[in-house]
Amino acid sequence: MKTVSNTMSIPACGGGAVDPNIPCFDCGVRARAVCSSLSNAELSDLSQVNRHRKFSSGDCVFFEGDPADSFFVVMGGSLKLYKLMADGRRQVTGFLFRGDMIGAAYQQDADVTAEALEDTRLCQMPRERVEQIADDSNPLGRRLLEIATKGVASAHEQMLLLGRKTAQERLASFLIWLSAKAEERGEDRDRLAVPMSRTDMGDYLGLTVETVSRTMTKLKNAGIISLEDRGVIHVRDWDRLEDAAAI
Amino acid sequence: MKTVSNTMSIPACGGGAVDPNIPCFDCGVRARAVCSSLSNAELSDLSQVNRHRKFSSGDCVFFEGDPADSFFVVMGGSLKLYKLMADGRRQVTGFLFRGDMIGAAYQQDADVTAEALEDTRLCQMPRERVEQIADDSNPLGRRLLEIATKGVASAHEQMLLLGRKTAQERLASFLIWLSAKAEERGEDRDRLAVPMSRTDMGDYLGLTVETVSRTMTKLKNAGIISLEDRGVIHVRDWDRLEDAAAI
DNA sequence: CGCCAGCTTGAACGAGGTCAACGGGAGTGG
DNA sequence: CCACTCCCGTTGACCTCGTTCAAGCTGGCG
Repeated sequence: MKTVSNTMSIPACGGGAVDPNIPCFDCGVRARAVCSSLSNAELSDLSQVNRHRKFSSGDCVFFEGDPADSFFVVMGGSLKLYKLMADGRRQVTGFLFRGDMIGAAYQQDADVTAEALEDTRLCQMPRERVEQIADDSNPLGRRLLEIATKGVASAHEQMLLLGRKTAQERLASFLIWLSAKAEERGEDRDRLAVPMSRTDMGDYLGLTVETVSRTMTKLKNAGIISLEDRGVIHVRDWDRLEDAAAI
Repeated sequence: MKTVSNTMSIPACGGGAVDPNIPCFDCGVRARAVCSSLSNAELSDLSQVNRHRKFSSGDCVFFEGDPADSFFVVMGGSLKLYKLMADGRRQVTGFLFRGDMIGAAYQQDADVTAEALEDTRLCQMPRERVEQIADDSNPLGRRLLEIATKGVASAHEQMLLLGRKTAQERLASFLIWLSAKAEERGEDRDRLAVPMSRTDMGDYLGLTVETVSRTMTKLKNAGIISLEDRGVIHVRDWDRLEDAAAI
């Protein structure tokens, strides 16, 4: 986990170089992101104050406890969100991909740390400005509420996984979730891009690295998945993967 | 878990007798609940369409998968929310008390089952009407977003508990959370009202009844808590309880 | 009084954790 | 170009915490 010095005016965010500002209208993730619910006027308003930033693997976008001054939209790459205990135990609370949003409305301080898993581009917006627009325009407020609602529901799903599922069920559920996210972005769900390490998976699934590795091997030996290139998991038998997840 | 027949016009909710409608202005939980962010006009508007309903221990307010047509505010009593797996494994995702809200905006179907832990009074509002008011009035929309945001953050906290904490840390964290909730409602935090069973606690904490019981006994033998009346836990040593929670 | 549900306690077991070793690929420096 | 290191993933052996199975205990209720 590298920390990078702050080079720009938007406060409380480590690292990330500032790119020349690109108007939002051309934005590749606009259709998938929160921004889809903004009018052209609001969009051009926001494009006056947003910033594009780049992060490398291991860079932290912000830390748990930092003042939550910004919203971010992932334009490319991926992030993990996590909480740490005093003795170093870690819980990854989520992974984010292209089109996903980070940052919660009306939250004083960040409740998690956000760290890049690979080269990642983010679109940063001042929280205050976004909230102003949400106040003035129903669609954005609705959209934020919708996203938060989905966040709660998927957190409940994750609680079920952490509280009641076996190691194999956890890993299988995770792979299914990952593939659904990939499909959302229009990517291949069979040859699954896996930007996170085994340790990250373990910290997400409430397991150790060793257990993740062993369980992965079991799924591989059962012919359900195969591990070819590094960072890619090939799903070979969806039916049995779903059985293994105990859906 | 008893199911009760539907006796009223608001659809998709089992059980609960309808009380004569009481105007919201006199409502005892108004100040603590979402409704605090409503103008008088909106409040009187809402009081035309809301319903007060009573549930007994074990009654289900709604089931996972039911269409989510209503918001509820807890006027008295308490509820548990949970998800079930096909084979009966259960994960309790939350407990709700006086002043708390159930029901998410812009959610098609309920993602959890809600069941009363004791005699419980709820104020039921049509989701559509609440969303209309939220669209027209910033304060309510903001408030809903704020509540959803808090829900996400506390879900993250619970993920850390489920994924990384020991049995003792889980139970101690739970008691501290429970006491904070009691304090919020102006109740005694030392003599803690505990309306849920050991099984419910286990299903919330990702443990079995037996482990909850054993861990409770350990805390008791250590002099950190004492168990007097049924349904009441007396916290005797806050410092050591916090140590046990590994905050 | 007897029944039943919820709580506790004991004993044995096992899923996953811990500790340790090893292998391979990427990056680095000579 | 090779040697070296470091990190990541894998595998094995052992152990532990919490589960499972089983038995009693208690209090509320018909």
